[in-house]
Amino acid sequence: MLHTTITNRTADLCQTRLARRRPAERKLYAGQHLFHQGDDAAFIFEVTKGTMRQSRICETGERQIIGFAHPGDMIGFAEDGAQRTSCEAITDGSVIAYRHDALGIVGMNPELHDRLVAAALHQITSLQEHCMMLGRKSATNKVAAFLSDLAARTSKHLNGNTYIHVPMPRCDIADYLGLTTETVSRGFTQLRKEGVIALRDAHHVTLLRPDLLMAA
Amino acid sequence: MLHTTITNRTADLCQTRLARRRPAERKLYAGQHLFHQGDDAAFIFEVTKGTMRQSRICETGERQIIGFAHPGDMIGFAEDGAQRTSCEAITDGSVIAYRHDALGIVGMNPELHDRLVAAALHQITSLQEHCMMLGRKSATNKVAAFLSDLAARTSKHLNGNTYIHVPMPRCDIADYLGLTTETVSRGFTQLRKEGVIALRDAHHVTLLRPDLLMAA
DNA sequence: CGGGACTTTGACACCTCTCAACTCTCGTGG
DNA sequence: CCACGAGAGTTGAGAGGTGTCAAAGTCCCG
Repeated sequence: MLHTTITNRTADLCQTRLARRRPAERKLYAGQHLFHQGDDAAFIFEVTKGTMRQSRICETGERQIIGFAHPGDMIGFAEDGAQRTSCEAITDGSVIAYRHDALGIVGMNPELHDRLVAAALHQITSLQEHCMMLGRKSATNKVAAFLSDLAARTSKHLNGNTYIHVPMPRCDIADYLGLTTETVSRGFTQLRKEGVIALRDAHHVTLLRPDLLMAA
Repeated sequence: MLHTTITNRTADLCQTRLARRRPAERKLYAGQHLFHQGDDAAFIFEVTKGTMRQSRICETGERQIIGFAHPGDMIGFAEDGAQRTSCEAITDGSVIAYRHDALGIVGMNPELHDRLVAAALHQITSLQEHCMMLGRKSATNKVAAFLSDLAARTSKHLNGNTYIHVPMPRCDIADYLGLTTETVSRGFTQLRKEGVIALRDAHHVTLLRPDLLMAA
């Protein structure tokens, strides 16, 4: 199994960190797993580069993407020491591993403890917002909300225009929004026809009317 | 505004608690608010009796119920000291208030700190499961999953049968599952016609085929 | 240049929402 | 004691949105 390989590798890195007294970065290549559903949850990871996807597979085989993680985000909060989700790199990237039990111990590193607690609370808030979106929005509005979030996190501004890089494939967006690939694609097309966005290709969006995007 | 009234009342109770060195219970009547979206988040509440609903209203007025809280559950985890959800009692009940900042301080009460951290992690897990359900299940399966969860939390067993009390109205279930009242009602009806459940009235369900309920 | 994965588009079916009518329960007042 | 109205729940008919299936188009990489 890949599980042990990964867990051991992160464990090694973390020991290095403790020895050096500074956090060690671990590099991830696109498509590589950070952890799997069911793994021991020894670490919480801070994303420093790239985009990760956190997903759950249910008994019937359906996948739901719980969230995308960008630089600055923390992933891997787990109950009872077992990961309930899988996490993979969408693009090349890197993470820093922190011991999961730092959540329970303030003494060693109070600043880290505070950051982890704040990140856990933030995760609760964003999951609540995700629930709101899954339950109460139309397909096009979901796509708009997704782009809006992405723009807030990772957009680039160039002579008045906002450019969004969409690193994940349509099927990931679909599993994130509770839709099908086709419906996501139709959502992009509709936003384009309405003049809200322009598409250079499937992964490069120009935001023409941010106001209309937010309104949806 | 009702906000200040409530916040002050819980604050009073909490001071009492600190004075006495034991947690004070606060009683809530059906329909009463525990906190509102936007309130200062000074406390985390442990439900000791009754059922609470935690909900969010978005700009367009739609309501999404984030979760129902039963005795033993903790509610009120908030980022940046502001509640992002409202919480109301569905039935008469009671709660214990803990200072929200106990999450950041181990020294005072390590056992409480551990319980709050564990509850926050548990909330993350259940929100993830909620997302999974909202995004990837049919209407009838959502109703079945809802009843299954409720049975696991609050069912009573009597001479071989499982009885579920459903305290909340259909519209609450609808806003929890991302459906309409009518569709929830049709879900109950279908489960009844399939012989999975029997309905004494809208709020009292007998579980005839737990196996079929889990399968959905 | 060619193959494969990903994306888009179209046609159609089906599920859920919307709107409406009806039932049931419960509390109120004549 | 019964009539009445309000609120919640159920049921039905029809419309609309999203999923399914199929095919064509696009991009990437060997």
